[in-house]
Amino acid sequence: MKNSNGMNEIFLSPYNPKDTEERIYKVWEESGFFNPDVCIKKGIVNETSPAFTIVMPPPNANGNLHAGHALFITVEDIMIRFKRMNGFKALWLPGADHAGFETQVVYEKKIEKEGRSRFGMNPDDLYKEILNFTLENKKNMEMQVRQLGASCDWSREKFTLDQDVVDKTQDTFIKMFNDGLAYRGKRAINWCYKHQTSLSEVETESTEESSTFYYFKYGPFEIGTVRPETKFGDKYVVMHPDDKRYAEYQHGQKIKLEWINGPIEATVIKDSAVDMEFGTGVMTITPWHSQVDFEIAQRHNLDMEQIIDWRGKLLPIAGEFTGMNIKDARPKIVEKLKEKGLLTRVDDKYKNVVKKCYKCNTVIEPQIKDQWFVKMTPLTKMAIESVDKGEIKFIPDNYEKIFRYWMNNPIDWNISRQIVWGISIPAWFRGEEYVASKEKPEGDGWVKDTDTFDTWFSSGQWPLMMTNYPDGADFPVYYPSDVMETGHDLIFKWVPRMVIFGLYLTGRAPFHTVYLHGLVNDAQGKKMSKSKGNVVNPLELTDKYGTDALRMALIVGNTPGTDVALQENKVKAYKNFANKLWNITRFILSSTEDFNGDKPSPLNDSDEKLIAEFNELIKDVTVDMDNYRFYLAAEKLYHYVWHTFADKIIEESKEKLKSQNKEVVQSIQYTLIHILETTLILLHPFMPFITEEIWSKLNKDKLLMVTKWPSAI
RNA sequence: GGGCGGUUAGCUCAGUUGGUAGAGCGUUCCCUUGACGUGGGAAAGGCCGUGGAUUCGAAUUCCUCACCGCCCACCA
Repeated sequence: MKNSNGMNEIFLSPYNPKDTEERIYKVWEESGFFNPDVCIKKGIVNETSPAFTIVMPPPNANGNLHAGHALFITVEDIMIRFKRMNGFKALWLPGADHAGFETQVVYEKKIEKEGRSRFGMNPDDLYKEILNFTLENKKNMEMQVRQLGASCDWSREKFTLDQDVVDKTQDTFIKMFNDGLAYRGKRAINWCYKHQTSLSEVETESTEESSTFYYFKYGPFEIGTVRPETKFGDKYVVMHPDDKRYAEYQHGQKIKLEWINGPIEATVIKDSAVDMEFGTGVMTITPWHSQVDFEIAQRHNLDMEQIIDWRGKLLPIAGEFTGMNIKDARPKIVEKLKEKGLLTRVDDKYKNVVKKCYKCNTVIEPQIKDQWFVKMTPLTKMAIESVDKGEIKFIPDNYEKIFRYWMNNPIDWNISRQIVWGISIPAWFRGEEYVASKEKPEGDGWVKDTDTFDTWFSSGQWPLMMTNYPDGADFPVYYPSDVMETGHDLIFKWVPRMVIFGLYLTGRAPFHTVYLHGLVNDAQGKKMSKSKGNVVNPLELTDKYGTDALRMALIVGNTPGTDVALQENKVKAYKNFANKLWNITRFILSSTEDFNGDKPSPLNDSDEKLIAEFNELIKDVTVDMDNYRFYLAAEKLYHYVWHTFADKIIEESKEKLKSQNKEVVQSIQYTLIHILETTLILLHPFMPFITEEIWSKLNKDKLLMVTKWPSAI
């Protein structure tokens, strides 16, 4: 701890993060220490040291980073830096997500503004355009991740459309097909008219709406519906087998009745899916456009007919209403039924749940379509067993319940998307035949599947891809990873799929700990949204106050799983803290210019006591870090540095430093330097830039980022 | 309809295993102290949502209710 060349001039002005951060990041990156292989080569860690791996949730390469990114980068960087300083082969694997449907939607909006449309475009051209757009954004995104101080290994970065990722994703699909886990089927799917693609359950949003509920006379029955426009093909009338009110009607019984476009013959179906309490206890079904009806129809092997086409217009079965869209047709159909005396009553205060496309809010139309599905039950069973065995822990632990709920109620997963931006599904069709294969099968007439995979199908395999499953050198060392740190909203979108694919392909869960952070809200705790105009750009804050300050503001007091309000005042407060640390250094450097660097033995009793108290802090903070309580560790460090180290120890040192007794002076000089240096180490995971910068002014031969974490003993 | 979370200082939030409460910002007063005014010192401000239970003792455990928020949901 030689300090012979006196105080550095740089400390004469306040800390300036802007001048520092870019320079420091460059030093780190050029050192190569983000890569554990380099750490091994340079003797920082041993080949045999334990690994600690985090797979970064790959940010979408279709825009700027938002506050949520800043939070996750901070949390993961804290974990990685802490482990790296504790002698682990710490590996943080960065990536970029092509984000299939999401990016396609962003791009479609962009070309819409230019007066173009993706429909009618050559798919290859569209793909190339989106690719260029994404690769441009990818660079921007990577730069922003650097700005936030992420010590991730860029040499191992992957893009979700890299050739090896595409190949392996397709291999997995083919394997699942051969194992009977992926199947082709005509099933009810969620159809978005605007985007002309099917969507999975997680890509739809259910909202409660007030609708008009119509009751119609249907032969001897009264039936109810909110969707009269689907009722043209209804020729089955369903009631509960135990409903005494309708005991006189037999299953299979035919009844002639007058309906929208004339007389029809309806068949009575008894099925316990009908709720006797609801409405009249009788309903007609439209299997092509309703999930429930579809299932009833399947059980009884009933006919199904499409009423509404893929653009939302009525098909010829609608007679005089053919070609009309749903909105226009509905009131006209009701009017006609009224004229025919079939409308019995109207309830306009009815509340029902409407499913919408989560991107464009278009009402989802259930349709029957040939798609690829993943059979979920065998997979979710493995996931539950894994959690039962304690192989996966959740932070906070109440998310285990949510995870289990999801796994216990699986719905077969539609993985086909009718969009170009994604990984192509390796399948071929010839009439009713189909084959899962990358190559065209033998024989003539085979047509390639034009659909792409749901993004979650490939990103679900991300921990495997990032560790180069199955035969890359990293795989045995860094798979399974350790912590999956992601937003709590991904507990059912992404986390279960990673678990499932990990277990399915390797028999091992891809991580042992799932750490979930909350949403970053605005200063009032309200959800950020473009329409509300309350979106905070994290990079503006780092510009203004420094990355370290933003990181502290995001961490202190932010418990896992809980949403955090991002207040500019708080960021400012931690900028002040950075400056405080800066000036502490300035004072200590100027007061120890004549210190020879040796530890006086023994130390002054009072200084010995200060160090003992400080050791307690080290212990506390280390325990908090080991238990993922970063919010507490950071606050304790803040409090100690400001209110103990600066306000008490340094204030009191001023007297001691004036002492004529050389031993007293040297003892406090040593103590001040010791506490300062160790504090820099402890603070480094939280405030990496300023701590590294100060460290570099203390004549250190090694970077702080690879300096050993202190032991309190 | 089901599930989860929250309810602590004016605001935004901490409080790890139960021992009568803390942070940041804000407010009031004082200090041109030679590290820092992006500072220092001091202060005001909380029956820790309601009602009950366990305990020597509960913000902290259990139950009830109320309110707020989020998520899920195939009652046509």
